[in-house]
Amino acid sequence: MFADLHTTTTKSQPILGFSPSETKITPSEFKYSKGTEIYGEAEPADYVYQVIDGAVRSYKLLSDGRRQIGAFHLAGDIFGLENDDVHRFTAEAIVDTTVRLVKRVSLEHVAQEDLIVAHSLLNMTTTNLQHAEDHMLLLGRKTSLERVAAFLLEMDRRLTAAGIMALPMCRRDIADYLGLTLETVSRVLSYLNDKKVLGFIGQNQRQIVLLNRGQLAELDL
Amino acid sequence: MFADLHTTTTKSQPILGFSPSETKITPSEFKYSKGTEIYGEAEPADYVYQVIDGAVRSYKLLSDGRRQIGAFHLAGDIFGLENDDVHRFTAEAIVDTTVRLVKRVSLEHVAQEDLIVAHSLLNMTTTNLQHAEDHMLLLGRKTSLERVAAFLLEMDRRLTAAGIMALPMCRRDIADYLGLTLETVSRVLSYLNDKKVLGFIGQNQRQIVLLNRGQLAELDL
DNA sequence: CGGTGGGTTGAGGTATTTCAAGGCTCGTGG
DNA sequence: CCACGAGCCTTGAAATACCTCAACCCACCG
Repeated sequence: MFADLHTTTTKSQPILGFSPSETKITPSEFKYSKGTEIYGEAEPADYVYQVIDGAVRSYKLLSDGRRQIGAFHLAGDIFGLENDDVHRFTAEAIVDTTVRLVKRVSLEHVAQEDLIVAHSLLNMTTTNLQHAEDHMLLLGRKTSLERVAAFLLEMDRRLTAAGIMALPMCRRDIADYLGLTLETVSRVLSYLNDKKVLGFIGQNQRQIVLLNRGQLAELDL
Repeated sequence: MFADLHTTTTKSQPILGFSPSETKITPSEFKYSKGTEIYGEAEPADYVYQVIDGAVRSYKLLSDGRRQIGAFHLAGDIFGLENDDVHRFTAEAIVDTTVRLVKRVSLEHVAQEDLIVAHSLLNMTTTNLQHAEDHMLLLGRKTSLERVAAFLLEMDRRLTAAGIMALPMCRRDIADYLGLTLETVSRVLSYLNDKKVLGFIGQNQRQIVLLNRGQLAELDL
């Protein structure tokens, strides 16, 4: 799978919030260029990943091409962690992305001996579960306006720097995350722009500044 | 919370697939009558539950009453397991239901010492996560027909006895699970009945026999 | 420069919801 | 024992939120 990739093994660095100095875990770094698949659904889950820089989308496909993005992974996020032997999503780099990765088996080895690590695996899985549970409510019961508002607040929380949110993903990605079409997402964003709830900066429409978080939050009850 | 309930403490019986004979875990049994709340969203998670007999729905509410059911818990299922201190769903008995319950702290105590138990907690959480991930795809991207088909196959797998599926939940519950209205669910079931994909038995429309699983499965790609 | 990959916007279509009526079953009380 | 109401389910007709199809614009890049 990684045969054609540069294997730039780096010095040991913390992953998962614990120092692996005395363990056998030696993370490596990889780079995936925009649009590249990191792993596919149902492929063996040999590695666990952490985003160093960039952004990743995890999604499932139906046979006719309909796509549901389950999560976006941004700088710092860990993804690809499966308790099972296979990945349940396809993961793709949204932009040029650097990841750190460790062998899953070595991680499990450590977890077998270290209760702290085992606990942190459970914690990560629970965090993922919690996100999925909230997302079920969004997908099952919220309007397009509420979905986009929730998305903006989530991204605001996760990647806003200096008041500006620079979205790495395109409208189609947002739509497939929210269970909408890209046109609907675009229309809602235009609507929120008209209402001065947000503003676009620059020319590519991916830099957004939230002008009225409170108004968005009211849509998120 | 349980002050008004009969505390029929029973002899120790296996929960979570391990025998607690040498641990301090002593499960008790409770009965909840139809429609009763077992715990509420954001309440402290003091107990973990297992359905002995009956059925339970776990759901989230929006402020205006829209409801999303995240899961149905049937005989044998464990629910209410939170890594956090609070429940993230409200749980209600769909029909008269008997549950076994154990104190969450005692379970965590055991997990602290026993790696097998710790691992089984992770496994359960992963199972829940997997279900939620599949359900996101259903809620975000499937048609009403595909949703009902998936629901029928899930229930067929989980509770069919002697070829007959006796649904404990009403149309509204199914609708709130599938992100539809009860009318749409009813229409799709009528449609599948007309097409001889399923048949209703008896008079209350809750006993269903699947006549053509293959045709349903084709809708589930 | 021409093409490609976003993004926006309009017009029309449709799957699902909403609103409404009616039927059936079952438990309860007169 | 039967009438009655409540709960649940179905079905029809109308409304609508969102999707589909299409045109157009703009930035970027070879």
